[in-house]
Amino acid sequence: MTDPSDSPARRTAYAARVKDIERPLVTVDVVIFTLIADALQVLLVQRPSGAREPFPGQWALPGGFVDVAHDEDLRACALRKLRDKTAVESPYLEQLGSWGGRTRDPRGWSVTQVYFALLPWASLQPRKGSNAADVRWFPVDAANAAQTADGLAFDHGLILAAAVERLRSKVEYTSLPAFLLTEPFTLPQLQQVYEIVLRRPLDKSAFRTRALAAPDFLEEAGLQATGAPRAPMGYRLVKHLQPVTFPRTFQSRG
Amino acid sequence: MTDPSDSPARRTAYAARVKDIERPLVTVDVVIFTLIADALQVLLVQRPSGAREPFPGQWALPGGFVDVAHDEDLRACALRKLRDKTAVESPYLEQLGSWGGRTRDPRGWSVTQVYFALLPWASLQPRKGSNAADVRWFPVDAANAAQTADGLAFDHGLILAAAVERLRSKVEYTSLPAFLLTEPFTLPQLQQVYEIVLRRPLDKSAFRTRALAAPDFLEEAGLQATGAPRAPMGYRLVKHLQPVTFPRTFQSRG
DNA sequence: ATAATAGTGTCTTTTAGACAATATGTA
DNA sequence: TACATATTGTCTAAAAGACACTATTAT
Repeated sequence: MTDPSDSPARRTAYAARVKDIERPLVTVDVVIFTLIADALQVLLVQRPSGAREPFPGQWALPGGFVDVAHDEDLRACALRKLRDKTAVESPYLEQLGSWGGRTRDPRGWSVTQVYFALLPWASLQPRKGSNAADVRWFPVDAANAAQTADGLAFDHGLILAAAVERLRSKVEYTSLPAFLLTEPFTLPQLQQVYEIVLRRPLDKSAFRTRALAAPDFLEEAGLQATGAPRAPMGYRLVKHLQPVTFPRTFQSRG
Repeated sequence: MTDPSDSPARRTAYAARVKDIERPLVTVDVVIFTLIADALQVLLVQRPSGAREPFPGQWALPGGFVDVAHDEDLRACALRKLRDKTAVESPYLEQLGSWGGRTRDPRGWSVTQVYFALLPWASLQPRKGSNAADVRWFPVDAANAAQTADGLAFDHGLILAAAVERLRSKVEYTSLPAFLLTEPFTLPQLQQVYEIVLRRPLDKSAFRTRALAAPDFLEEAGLQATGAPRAPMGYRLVKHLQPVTFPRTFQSRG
C-alpha cells in the first residue's frame, strides 16, 4: 500500500489525494455448482435487457457490486449474493481468484472477486420455482461448449472455465465432491459423484479403501434404504467446513 | 473507464449510473520470497511516516493502489510493483488471493489482490544497494514471529502467514522451490532448498528419483564446478512459467 | 433361486523411505 | 591415498489398480 515514489513531498501529496484517486469498480461473482440428473451444473443469471446495461440479455455468473454500506467483507458479500439466488446459508464456499483489468467491463476498469460454491441440489428445491425466469442451471459441459462459445457476459466464460478446471483438479486429491451430496450419503453415491466430475470410472475397491482410510472424513450413519437390493451404509462428514486432502491423486480408469 | 467501441452518449449514461456507487479502495500487494543465506526471506517495505499515513513507519508488504490510467490488468499491476522494488522482470508470479473488508484500512472499505513471487536472490543483487533504507529482507520465521507479533501494517501479518502456508503446502507436491534458484542448479542444491522451505530433511535417493522422473521438469546442463570434490550435474528447467506437479506428496524424514 | 447391488480379498504395480554401496574429483 | 560429496542400487513399505470373489436382500 505504499507509494512507490521516493520523495517525501510526493508521498504526502499522494496520501492527500487518496480520496480523489480514481477507483476501479469492485464486484463479487459466485460460481455455484450442484449436481442435477447425474450432471454437474452451474447457476447462471440473465442480465437485464435495458439498453444502457452491459451485455443485455446475456447469461452471466450471479454477482454484483460490493455494497460498501452493508457488506462486512468479501466473503460476506459472496454469501449474500449466493443467498439471494439460492436461499442457501452455509454452503462450501472457497475463493477462486480475481479478474481485473481495463477492458473486461465497458463501464470502466473493474475487478471481480470470484468465489465458488458447492451445494446439494436437494437443499434448494423449495426456492426453485420462485424466480425461474432469469435464473437457470446449465450443465457445465454444455455451458463450456455452447455458452462459452456464444459468450457469457463479461469474461465470465473464462472464469467459469477456470472454476471447472479448479474443481476437477482438486477432486483428484480432495473430498470436495462430498459437498455436492445431502447427508447421509452412501459410498456408491459418493463414487458416482467423483466419476461424474472427473468424467472417468474409478475402481470400487481402491475408492472405498481410500475414502474409509482418510482421517476425519466419514462417520457411519446407519444403513440406508435406497431401494438397492442390499442396503448400503450411510455416512456423514466429520467436518463440514473443510475438505479432506488425500496423500495421492487418483490414477486408475477402473 | 472508457471503451472506444461505445458511443459517447452510452458511455456517459454508464458513468452517471455507476458513479453513484461508492467504490472500495483497490490495491495490489506482492509477497516476494527469495533464498538468502540458506533461509527463506520475504521483502518488506517501511510505510511513510507522515501523520496522515496509515500505519506510519511500520513494515508492510510492497504494493499500492491500482493505477487505473496505467495498469492494464491486475497481473501487470503486480509486475509493476515487483519491478519497482526488485528490478526483476519475469519472476514466477501467482495469485494468492484477495482480502477485502470494511476495517482493514482506516481510509475505508478496501480490497487487496495479493500475488506471490519466487525469485533467485542472485537475480537482484545489482539493484540491492540503491534503496536499502526502507526496503529490507526478513527471514520468514522471524517475520512470522517478531513482525507478525509486532504487527505488520494493515492485515499484512495474516496475508504473509497465508502466503507462507501456501508456499509450504505447494512445495510438498510441486517444483516451486526451483524458482528460488539460478540456473543451472544441481540436485543437491535443489534438495537443500526443499529442506529449507519444508524445514525437514528429505531422503537423497527418493528425492533424485522423483525429480528426474518428473516429465518436463529438468534437462541436463553439463557438470558444474561448485567446489565439491565430485562435480555434480547441472540442470535447467524445461518450463519456466509453470511448476511441475508430482503425483504424491513428500513423506519421509530422510 | 436369481438378479442386482454392496462390500471384501488377493495379487500386482508403482513409488517412496531407509540405507548401504559405488563413483569421482580435490587436497 | 584419504576424504568429501555425488550418484546408484537394494530392500522394504505403503497405497493404489485390476479383478475376482462373497454378502445381502428384493423379486
